[in-house]
Amino acid sequence: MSAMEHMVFRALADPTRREILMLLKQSDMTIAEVAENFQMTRAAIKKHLTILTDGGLIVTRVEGRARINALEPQGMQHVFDWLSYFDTFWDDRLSALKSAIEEDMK
Amino acid sequence: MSAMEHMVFRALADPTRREILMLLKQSDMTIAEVAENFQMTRAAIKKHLTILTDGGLIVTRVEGRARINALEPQGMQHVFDWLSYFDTFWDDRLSALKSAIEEDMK
DNA sequence: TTGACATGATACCTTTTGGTATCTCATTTA
DNA sequence: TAAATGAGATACCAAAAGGTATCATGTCAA
Repeated sequence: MSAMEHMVFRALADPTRREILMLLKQSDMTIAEVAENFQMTRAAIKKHLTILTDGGLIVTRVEGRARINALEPQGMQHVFDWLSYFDTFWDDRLSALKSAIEEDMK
Repeated sequence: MSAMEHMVFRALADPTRREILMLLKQSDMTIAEVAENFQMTRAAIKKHLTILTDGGLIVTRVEGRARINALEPQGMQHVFDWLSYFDTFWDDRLSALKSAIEEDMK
């Protein structure tokens, strides 16, 4: 049970953080821009962004005094790795995908 | 943001609960059997099992005085539903899966 | 340089969470 | 029936989580 695994599941546990990820999928944003979408202080949003960063789900780049937050494309890897243990039980979606790929390869 | 979505992500947030799921993948178990695998009281395990049930990840069937816990095959559906919003960021996972399948088919 | 602005950091508070201890209930089985 | 066993329920506690308020820091622009 890796530390990263723990951090990413923790990061996904909060509804606000999942919503932030959805927002960042649309476009990269500064903290202030993210905060505009919620009824809480910028400081609270900053905490959520830190946890998302710790979980490897987002990355931040600096442009002058702005810190721009963006999705980390590989961030979900630990989630997928863990979920893959349950392929035979739960992974209907991936199973379907797998079938489709096998079909493609014929 | 559905309630079930919240419950399932909450259920997955704890390392003990994720480990319980791994155990139950091997075989169905009573609470006492699950508890044997951890350094905590049966009551604590019971709480985790309740949260897993609330998240729709496991189901319990009664046999006499025993309550047998088992994985709920459809349990991860809400997780996959949510993750599907990030399809465009999934390329890596897809590639890995494709490689694995190709390996399998050799 | 000075003021405005975007962010970072810390202290503090309240609620939730993970855990134990303990008691009760239901079901076996001697 | 009596005793042992498996599990549920509740009260309680410490730690973690989510939030606010406040102050400090770095950067832009006049």
